[in-house]
Amino acid sequence: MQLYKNQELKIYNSLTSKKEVFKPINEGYIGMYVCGPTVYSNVHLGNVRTFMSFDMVFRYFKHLGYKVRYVRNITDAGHLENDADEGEDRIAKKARIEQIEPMEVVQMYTVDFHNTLNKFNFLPPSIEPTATGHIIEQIEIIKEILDKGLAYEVNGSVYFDVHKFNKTHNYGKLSGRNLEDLIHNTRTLDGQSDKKNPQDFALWKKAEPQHIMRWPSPWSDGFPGWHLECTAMSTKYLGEQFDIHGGGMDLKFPHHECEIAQAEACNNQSPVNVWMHANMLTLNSQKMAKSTGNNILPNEIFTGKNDKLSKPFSPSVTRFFMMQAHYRSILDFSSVAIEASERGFNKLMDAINTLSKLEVSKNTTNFNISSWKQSCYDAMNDDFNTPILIAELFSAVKFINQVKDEKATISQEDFDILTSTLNVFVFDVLGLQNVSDNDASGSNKLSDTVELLINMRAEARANKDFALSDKIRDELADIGIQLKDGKDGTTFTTN
RNA sequence: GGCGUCUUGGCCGAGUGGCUAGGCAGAGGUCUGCAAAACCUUCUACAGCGGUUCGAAUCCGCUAGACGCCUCCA
Repeated sequence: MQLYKNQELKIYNSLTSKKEVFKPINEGYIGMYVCGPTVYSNVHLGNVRTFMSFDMVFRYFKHLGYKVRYVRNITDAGHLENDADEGEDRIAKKARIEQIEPMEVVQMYTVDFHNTLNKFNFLPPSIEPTATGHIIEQIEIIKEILDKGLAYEVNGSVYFDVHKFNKTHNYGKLSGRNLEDLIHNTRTLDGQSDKKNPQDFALWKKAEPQHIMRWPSPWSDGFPGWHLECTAMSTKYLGEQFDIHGGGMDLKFPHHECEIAQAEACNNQSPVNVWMHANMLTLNSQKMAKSTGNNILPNEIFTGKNDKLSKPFSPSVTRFFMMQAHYRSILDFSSVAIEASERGFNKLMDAINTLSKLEVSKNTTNFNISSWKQSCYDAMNDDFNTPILIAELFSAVKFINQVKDEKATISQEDFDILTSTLNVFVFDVLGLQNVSDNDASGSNKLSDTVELLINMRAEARANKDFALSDKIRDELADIGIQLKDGKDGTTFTTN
């Protein structure tokens, strides 16, 4: 189904600071590159938010019927701690500290990254290339840039000549900076003696003797500069020009700016049509960061083991919490905020579970299904506005409850549209998971047992033996099983 | 210091030059043996000051505050 032919999608382009109607280079196909994690520690919830934003984007593209090649890299080398001469590879540093092999660090945190994203129900990208797997490609790009005269070699290291590049190109067009300002305002850092100018950045760094991650190159045994890997891998898998490049807001400058410079230096054309930047997740209204310790780990969310949390929260609740904010807005994490989301999430899931049990009528009252459906698309078409989409979903929730209470009716045709549309947006696009599905699949013995107790309690209530019925109810509650008395009998939830 | 973003009701969080965001909480109600849950209804708003306009929370300017980037960062 090529839904994209009927839906006009607008995306905010960081390059132009405007929402633009999205037109892929090749109709029906999308090339999308997203900067992945540096695998030197566990991903925190802030990292997860960025990747989740693009997971949602990927999901919506797929739903619209596009064939998407989604490339998300793993940075497993070449990521300088700083740009100074004694710059050290982050992975290598961690390996030395823990006395293990660099690849061991990479393996450990790559596995953790995948496990974490799986828990959050991420779709895997089409290609997940690693920096160390593309050293040759990176060396080739450096050669190309040297040939063009836009880089220079000093003591076995190669630097990009930003000043020279800027004479024929526009360095700073993505982040709205100009070179003059940068020259006057760059903070002074130690040990930049090799560079002609502080704005220059490393393409290749010569490895010091103690440096354990190194590769041979025409210039030295060393390692590639951080910005280079993304240029190498995006070019290799998506071409010299592709549709979408995404990443966290904090990568806009200098990382993405440098990517543009490298690609333009090589190919003389702007590599990316639409730049998308996902905003930060904050904690205590400050950016989550590995370095400062101001962060929270996914596992701490799932277990509740963090003094900032009042209780555990499921991956889907966390996902719902994030989807309630627009991807370009800063979102502040707090226990109170996610608790509120959890209640809303449960309400949504309850309604979806109710839906399948509704009785259909001859016609539909109180609700215009087809215009509601288009409203859902309109929300997503407006730069992936998931908060608006969720608001639309809740108007369907309200309607479902009205039908349940026999205050409205729904026709078979509308019932089918409502069901399929809800499934599309809740599960396919937002990527949420229905908790009751898990219960049903895994714990039949539990539910049979509780059913037994529910029946016993019903008998006791019928006999007006309220002491016994309340005992059953309260003691189940102590175990964490809550009984819910409804019109059509008693159901239960676990927590 | 430079560049940029943001400031919405008790909380979270959308959006728009005139028309209901939504969720949570609060209040009232329905249901119930009682409760819980669920559902229904409902109140509180656009940082401050000026300007543009028939009309601005929405556009412009100033002020205050917060945050991000400028160094590794999702």
